[in-house]
Amino acid sequence: MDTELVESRRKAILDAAMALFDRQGYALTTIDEVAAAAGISKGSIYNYFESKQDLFTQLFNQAILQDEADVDALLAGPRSAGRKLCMMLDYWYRGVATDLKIGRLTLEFWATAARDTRSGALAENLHAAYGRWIGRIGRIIQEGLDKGEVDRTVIPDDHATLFLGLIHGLMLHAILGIGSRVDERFLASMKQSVLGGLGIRPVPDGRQE
Amino acid sequence: MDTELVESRRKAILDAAMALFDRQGYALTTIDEVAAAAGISKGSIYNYFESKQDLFTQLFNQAILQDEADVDALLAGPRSAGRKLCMMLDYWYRGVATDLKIGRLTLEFWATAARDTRSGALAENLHAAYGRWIGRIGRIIQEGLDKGEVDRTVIPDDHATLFLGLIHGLMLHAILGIGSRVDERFLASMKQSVLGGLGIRPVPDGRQE
Amino acid sequence: MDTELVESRRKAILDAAMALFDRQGYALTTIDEVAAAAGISKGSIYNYFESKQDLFTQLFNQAILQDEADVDALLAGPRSAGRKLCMMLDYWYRGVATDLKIGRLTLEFWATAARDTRSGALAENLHAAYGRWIGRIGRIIQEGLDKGEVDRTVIPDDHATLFLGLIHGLMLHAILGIGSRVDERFLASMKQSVLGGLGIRPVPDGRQE
Amino acid sequence: MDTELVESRRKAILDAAMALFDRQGYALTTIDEVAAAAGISKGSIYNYFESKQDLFTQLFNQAILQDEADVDALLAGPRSAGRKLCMMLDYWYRGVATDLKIGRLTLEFWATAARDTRSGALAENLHAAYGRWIGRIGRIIQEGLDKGEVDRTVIPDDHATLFLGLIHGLMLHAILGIGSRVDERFLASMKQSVLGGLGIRPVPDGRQE
DNA sequence: AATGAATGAGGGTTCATTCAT
DNA sequence: CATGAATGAACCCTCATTCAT
Repeated sequence: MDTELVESRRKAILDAAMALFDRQGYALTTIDEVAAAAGISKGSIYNYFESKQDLFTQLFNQAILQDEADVDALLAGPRSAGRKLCMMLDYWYRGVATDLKIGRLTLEFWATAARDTRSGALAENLHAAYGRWIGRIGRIIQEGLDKGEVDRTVIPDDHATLFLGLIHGLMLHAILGIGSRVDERFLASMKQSVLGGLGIRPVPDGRQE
Repeated sequence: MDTELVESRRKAILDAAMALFDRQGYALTTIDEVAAAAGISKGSIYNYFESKQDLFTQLFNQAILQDEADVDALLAGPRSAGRKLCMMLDYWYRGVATDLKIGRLTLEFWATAARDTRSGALAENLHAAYGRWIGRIGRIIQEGLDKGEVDRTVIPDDHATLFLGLIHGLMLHAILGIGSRVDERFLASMKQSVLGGLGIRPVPDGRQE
Repeated sequence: MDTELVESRRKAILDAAMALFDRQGYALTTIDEVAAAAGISKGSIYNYFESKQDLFTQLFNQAILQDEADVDALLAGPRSAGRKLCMMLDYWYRGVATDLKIGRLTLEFWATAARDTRSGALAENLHAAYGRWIGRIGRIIQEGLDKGEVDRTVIPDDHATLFLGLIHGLMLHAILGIGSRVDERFLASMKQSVLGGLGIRPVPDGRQE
Repeated sequence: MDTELVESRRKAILDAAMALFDRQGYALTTIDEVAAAAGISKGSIYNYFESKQDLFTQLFNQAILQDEADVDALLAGPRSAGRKLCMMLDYWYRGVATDLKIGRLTLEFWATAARDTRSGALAENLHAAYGRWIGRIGRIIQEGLDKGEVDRTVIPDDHATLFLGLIHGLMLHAILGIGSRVDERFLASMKQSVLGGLGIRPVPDGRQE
């Protein structure tokens, strides 16, 4: 089928654009560069994407959905709330540490979304996605509450928002090279802080469920 | 002397630029627009700033220094570590809530700095400033440790980084309109989380020192 | 292939630029004007030339090479040194008289090259080209010396330089409209002067070989 | 009197402009630079000169008149035509060799005059001045003719034009750094060529009158 | 579908000139 | 007259998008 060829081209363009937007930012990346990196002609890009902005938006969607699928798979089994949250921290922390690309591109998404605020596909998708994340985290906290694992005064939705905020803030710091130690000790401090904030006592790694 | 006049013009330009960069982002804001908004001619901008980039950088410096001065004044007196940290949370939370401009502009700084990474005045200033913040917060946590207020296993530098990360993450969320409740309840959850993470027991507001 | 089309466009641009640089000078000619005169859009110019400066330099190279090829063809056969030099005088004198464009453009080259002195492609090309001219003329004088046609005290290289200097000086005068008679009598005086300077006795035109 | 102060300021501006136009060319020199080099404010320039163009023109006039006065003084006494022409060659050759400034500035004049062709004060002044030079040289040749020193077939006006052309061509070469030997041997070749062109036999330097 | 030349609006910056002080 | 900030027209170049082949 031609669909396969079309898809492989689409992917080549998205991959090239991801690398370039990440390295140079959206504004400084030209369609020519994307085309060259994708091994395709400039005009052809417009057979796959309506505009530069559209390419950017689709890139965002792809990245978001990948992350969500990954984490959902990771958290599939039954585990304590604390354990699940720690696994999420691990996922992001290591992801950012090993593949800063996604991080910098994310910052581009944020900056762009902040401009269209509340309009344009980008901002909408971003709100939806982060809403789903807060829901996902909130449900974990609720489970912890139900099992008496979490301090009973905790409000799941608030703390889920705080959790996501911390993740995003640290991702930002990683991108900007601030407080730059990326090591196990810092990861441990991070877990201590998050669990402490929820009234969960930290436990030896991997031993809680 | 004309210093006053010069300063007032400089300020007019900075104010105009702040509003525009905030609303549209750096790349989409033109010097013409800044000039028009500042009520002067385009050419005059270049009597006060060397380039668009220079204008942006000076704007950043001004914003950073203002925040630092404000918080230093706020925390002048002797207070418990927990109290001080809560005051900082209040300062930022309300600041962002009432003046989103600074927030969105900050996101522009971040995105721009991420591109120059580790080069250009912007990135340098940003590193220096955030390094100072982490130092400032770390010292407060150390005080808490010294007084036995903070859990003795806490590593001040790590938790200072986490604290600043949380602040930045929530600022980002505010800018993006995510988890958007800006109210006292959320602020209380925030304090609970931060203090819990440090092993400090929350206390009735304003009653702790 | 499209090479032909590309070349015809390139030529259209070069021709338009030649006319404009000649009439107005380099600094006062805008890319918009060149584009309009060439019947293409402004942006297209940059598909054929890297910059305004590059366009100028290529124009120079083209003009130089054309002149050299013309004269080499002209002087191909065996002739006396005096005859060859007179043919060169004819070539230039009539060329300048009929096509002042090249002359004025040349003055632009000179002025521009004098600024970059000894740097930039323009100055280098100009040095190389004029060096070749002096070599070419010097060789003719040497032939004359070998045949006893030229006064034996003549130093070929010096007199070649003087010959080229005279050509350039008169070209300059033609451009500036000085001593403006462009006629056979002046041409005859010119030959008398040049040949006399070399110790060659003038002969009836076309009768010497 | 204030006239003196005014004149000294005028001169300071002219001197500064001469140096800068010479070094960078007319187009690349800014009024700011001239003002700074003259130790005066930018606005003040316009109290002494109507415009940048006017400043340039006056500079030209000053330079031209100086040259003419110098040479007239030099040639005052009674001497043979050949001797006088050699003295003029000496004057220019050494002048250009020791003070290239004037040379490069002259090239600027030429290029600018070629643009205004036949209009504007600059072109007019240039025509007048070079007309006077040709007249001056032509008269010397006529004297040589009258005394039987010069070949009787020589047409004074034509050869005066050729003489000036040679001077200008060599000045141009000096500016452009072409055929760059600036020494006594070349000067001798030059005299040989010029005198030979007029049918005057070269004589031991300084021994002819 | 693919190509890549053509398009042209738009942006940052410069600089001669003016003018209020 | 001196000053230097203000002005704004003008210019080179970029680049997303179109379209003929």
